[in-house]
Amino acid sequence: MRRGYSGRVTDPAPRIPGPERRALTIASATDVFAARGYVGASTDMIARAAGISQSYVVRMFGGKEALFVEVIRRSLDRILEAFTAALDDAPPQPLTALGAAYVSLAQKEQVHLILLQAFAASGDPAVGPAARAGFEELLHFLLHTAHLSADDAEAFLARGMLINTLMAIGLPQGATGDAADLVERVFGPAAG
Amino acid sequence: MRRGYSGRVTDPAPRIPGPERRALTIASATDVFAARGYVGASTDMIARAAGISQSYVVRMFGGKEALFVEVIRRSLDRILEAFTAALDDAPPQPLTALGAAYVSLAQKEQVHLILLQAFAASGDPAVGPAARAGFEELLHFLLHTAHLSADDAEAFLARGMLINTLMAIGLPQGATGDAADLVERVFGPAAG
DNA sequence: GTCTATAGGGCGATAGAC
DNA sequence: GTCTATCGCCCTATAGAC
Repeated sequence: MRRGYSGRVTDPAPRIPGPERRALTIASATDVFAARGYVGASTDMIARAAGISQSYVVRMFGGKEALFVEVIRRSLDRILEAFTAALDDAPPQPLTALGAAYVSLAQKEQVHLILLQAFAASGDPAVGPAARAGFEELLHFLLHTAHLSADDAEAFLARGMLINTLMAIGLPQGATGDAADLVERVFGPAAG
Repeated sequence: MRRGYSGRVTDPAPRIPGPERRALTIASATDVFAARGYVGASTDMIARAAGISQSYVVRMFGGKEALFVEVIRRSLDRILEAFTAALDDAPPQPLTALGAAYVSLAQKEQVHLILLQAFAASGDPAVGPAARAGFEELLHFLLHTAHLSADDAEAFLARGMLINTLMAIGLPQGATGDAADLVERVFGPAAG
């Protein structure tokens, strides 16, 4: 008990429309999972970030596992949206346009880190299938929607995984020497 | 208590020379960390895999964090050894030789998974610096020992990160369609 | 829809014996 | 060197009130 009487003093959580609260919680979860990984993130950290109770997080999504799968799903959707928009804008050089789109996602989203954490947590019985399906969905898009050659698709994915890694180890912040050169090559002169 | 008297029945752990036991424990830890990740692996799982007690694992290395850093170090050494050998064998096409060496490491070692797990756990104050230093050491080797161009080094690292990812999601086992084609392109016709 | 309380289990690390 | 025992913490999920 926190108070001497039973009256309501603070709002128990501002009444936010259901779907919006859900989206907000997924966004908070994305930040926490990106920073701490699937196992390292706790439902309590996510709850605090979202301003709700730990048990409510579990109730709303059915468990931590299901929540992470939703986070993966949303990150993948963000990527595919950005890719689709990039293809619409610059049809002649799809490879360049997609690469630029993936890099610029890093400025506002945590999608790279979520992908890496999903791959790292593939040993989990629910995360593994989601991670694998996500990867295959991306591959399918590159081959059959962006119409990349097998060569280009492979090189694009490889470069994407390098970007994920560089983001994870924080190389874009404070690298010097050879590492700084690599960061500039991958992220462009604006990075750092 | 497991027995009615205090006599010794089973060896409490076969007397193995110190350094050898240490190496054996690092090998067991490598398997467990590769499969479960840094946070997901417990010192007790590692202890069981090594046939010793949980507390002894902690004592021997000073803690789970220090043990993982040693595992990362050993994996990196394995990679650099393999790369050095590959360069000695085939000086004319270093890029091809190094690529083949990295792929064939997958048959006996867990180095790819350990690298990925180290990158994923970079938020940890001891793991992060080790992961970053390992990556930079690899980059330095490619540029200044293998004498790759900046372009080649970037493409090689990117391909390496793709290999790590494919291993993590288990794509080489049981892929079909586009995914199987990608696996064959990356790992060669012998994979699956 | 949302909370508090708590059950129930696992974890890393330490103490201390041999 | 190596073990057993155990402490204190944190974690997910559930129960139950409002």
